[in-house]
Amino acid sequence: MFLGQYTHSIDAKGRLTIPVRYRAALASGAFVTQGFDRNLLVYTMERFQKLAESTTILTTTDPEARAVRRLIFGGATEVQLDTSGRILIPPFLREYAKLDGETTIVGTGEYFELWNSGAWFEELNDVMDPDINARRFTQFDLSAG
Amino acid sequence: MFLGQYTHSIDAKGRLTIPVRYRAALASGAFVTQGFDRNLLVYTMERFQKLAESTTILTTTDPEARAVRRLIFGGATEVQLDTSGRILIPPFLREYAKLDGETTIVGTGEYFELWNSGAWFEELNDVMDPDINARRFTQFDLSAG
DNA sequence: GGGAATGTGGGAGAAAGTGGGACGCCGGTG
DNA sequence: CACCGGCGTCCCACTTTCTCCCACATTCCC
Repeated sequence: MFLGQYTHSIDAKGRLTIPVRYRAALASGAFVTQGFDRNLLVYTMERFQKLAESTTILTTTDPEARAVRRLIFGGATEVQLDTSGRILIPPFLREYAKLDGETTIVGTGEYFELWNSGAWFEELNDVMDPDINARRFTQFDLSAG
Repeated sequence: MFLGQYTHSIDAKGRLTIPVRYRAALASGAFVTQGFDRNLLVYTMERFQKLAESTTILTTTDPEARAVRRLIFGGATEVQLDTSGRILIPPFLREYAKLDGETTIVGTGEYFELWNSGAWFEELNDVMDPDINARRFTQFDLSAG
């Protein structure tokens, strides 16, 4: 399970060091996809395959379904850890999430997110607001968890 | 599985370099057909045969079904990788998708799409809209992954 | 404080992508 | 029937990018 936050830098070649605690889970391969919030999501091989299988219901004659395919598959890439525990993020994904230099890695359970550190700081103000969080917990009935 | 996005150029002879990650899947032959969005679709041999079989359910009395047949089969061409990993795209397909110079290759799982790069940029605005996508994921019940 | 582990940067060689010349096939034409 | 032009294929060469490898700085832990 992916937990915690880390700030690592992306170098000039587009490489990002993965925190040691995450590496074992990605040893057999990982997938990077576009998130909804101008961030990137990193899935394990197993987790991404589940997502891919669920798209078999999508017909190619529905324009909306084609858009979903483009998002899921066109926005995804398989990556491998190099000998230093880094992954290489392709240019189009770096641009989408504006990753250059400081990058924040946020564990969210089954996957983890990559944020431009500045953008993550903005998001934090929202994530950490006690009032908003109280409402969220109520909404999703997590209070007992 | 075809993933990611690439921008390659079509040369004066109408040749397009296929990304290395895609080549193995096309080694035994590939089919190029017209897509629904002024783009081209590239299928593996196996995948195209499945597609061909699935069209047998299409009745010949329905004008719409006949139009779909024409699109799929009338525009279909078998292509081969040359020694540099390129395919030669026939002139009428190049014209249909307005492929000249910059071409964007978009992986969509079982097949991939070829777009005029300018046209793809337009499409991106739609594909990447976070609000619209949230609705799409809900619509197709993909949120659970 | 010493040593190992972690994160960062860069260089050399290999591979990918691009462009163009040369040849042969196949059509039309005189 | 010979010639010619268009087109596709093969081959080679060049440039750019990627990948692998190594070295170093910093942090963590004993």
